[in-house]
Amino acid sequence: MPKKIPKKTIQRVLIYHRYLTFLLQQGTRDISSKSLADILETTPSQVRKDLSCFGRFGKSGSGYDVLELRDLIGKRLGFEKLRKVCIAGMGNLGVALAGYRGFEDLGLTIQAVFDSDPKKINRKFDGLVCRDIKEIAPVVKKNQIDMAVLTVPAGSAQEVARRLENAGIRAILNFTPVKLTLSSRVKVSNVDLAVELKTLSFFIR
Amino acid sequence: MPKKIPKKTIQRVLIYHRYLTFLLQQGTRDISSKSLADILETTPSQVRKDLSCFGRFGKSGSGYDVLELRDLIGKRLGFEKLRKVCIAGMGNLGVALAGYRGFEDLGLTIQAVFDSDPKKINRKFDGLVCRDIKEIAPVVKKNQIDMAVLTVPAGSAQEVARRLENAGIRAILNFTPVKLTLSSRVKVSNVDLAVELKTLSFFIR
DNA sequence: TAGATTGTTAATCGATTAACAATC
DNA sequence: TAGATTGTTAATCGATTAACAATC
Repeated sequence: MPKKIPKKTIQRVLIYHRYLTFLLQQGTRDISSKSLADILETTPSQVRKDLSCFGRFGKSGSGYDVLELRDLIGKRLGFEKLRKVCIAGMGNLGVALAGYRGFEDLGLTIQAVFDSDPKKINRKFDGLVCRDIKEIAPVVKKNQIDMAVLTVPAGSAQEVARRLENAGIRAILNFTPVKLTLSSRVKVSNVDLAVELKTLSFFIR
Repeated sequence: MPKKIPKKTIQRVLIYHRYLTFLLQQGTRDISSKSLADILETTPSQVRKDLSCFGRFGKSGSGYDVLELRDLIGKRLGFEKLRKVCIAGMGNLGVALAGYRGFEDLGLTIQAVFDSDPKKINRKFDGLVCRDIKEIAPVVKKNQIDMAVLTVPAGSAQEVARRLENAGIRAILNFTPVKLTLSSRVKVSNVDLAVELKTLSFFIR
């Protein structure tokens, strides 16, 4: 029974992983929780606690082997199993995400993009032919896509989300300001850019 | 001495504000913490606790006046004072954010955009002439811009952030995967899209 | 051995939820 | 008055930090 790992831990560990990759390129072989914490502005306790969720791979007195730690995190976080993702809504944000380098390193690959605008359908975006939103179900099934990024206009968010659900999508990263109503089998994570920026502004008033 | 308000509270209250605006358009006059909680998938206790940070404006027995509550939140969260924002880095993501409708409602306005690519400098993006990153200091000062969105490539993130700091920017919304090193006077908030997507994937493994 | 650093348990801190007297 | 709902205090839950025995 693997104990439940908090979302915040996952996020931090992904950052550790990224930094370990950098250290590796630099040729650094070993690192302590203290050094890692200093660089990433957290505490050694936090680092050790986070890592302890995934096993014990440190050496008392000398810290962690960079390569070993990085690979083990990768394994635990499922970097080896490639996740196929689609993007629904090829407006500015959809296009930006389709062209975003930085997903591959994490074992994520954009496999299909959708829009409802005839001017966009059949056009190529970063090597991917844009398909009609109406074709979500067959395309998702055929390509075994299991995640989606939702970047359609607010007005069609709920409807498109439902299509994604019906197509068998298991997780949606929702960039619309709409509270999606879906079966609990679909995991939804909201990214609200306007709220992020406004929240930041509050703290400098 | 106004007690410190948690970031999470601010974020939720911004969502309440957005929903109250919607209710207002619908013609709904009153709402209880219970109804608000049901719609936004939280608890009445959470709603009341959050609102209590900003004052007491509910009526026992009948709930809140939608218009009054919305306006008071707006006032407390500083919607009336327009915040000027600039975007550094007009790649896909910068362009997407420059064209993003949804900031204005929150009292945020994109006032300038910057890039270092001669092909982009002097080009217009959503009505704004792109300026050279080297001109950040004068442009920011002249326009009294106090926040920035950082969407440059990782390699120049730290350098551009330092320019923003020197120009007097007080807050940066950082979309790069770089841990910025700046004076503590600059408030930095990180949005890591790759980490968001990967974290989501972890929970459907 | 002495020094450093781990993994884990206990203590602390903060955020969410429940409970309830006050009140419209 | 009876019913509903507030604002706030107390209880609970979860996450972070500190402490330390174990160990390389």
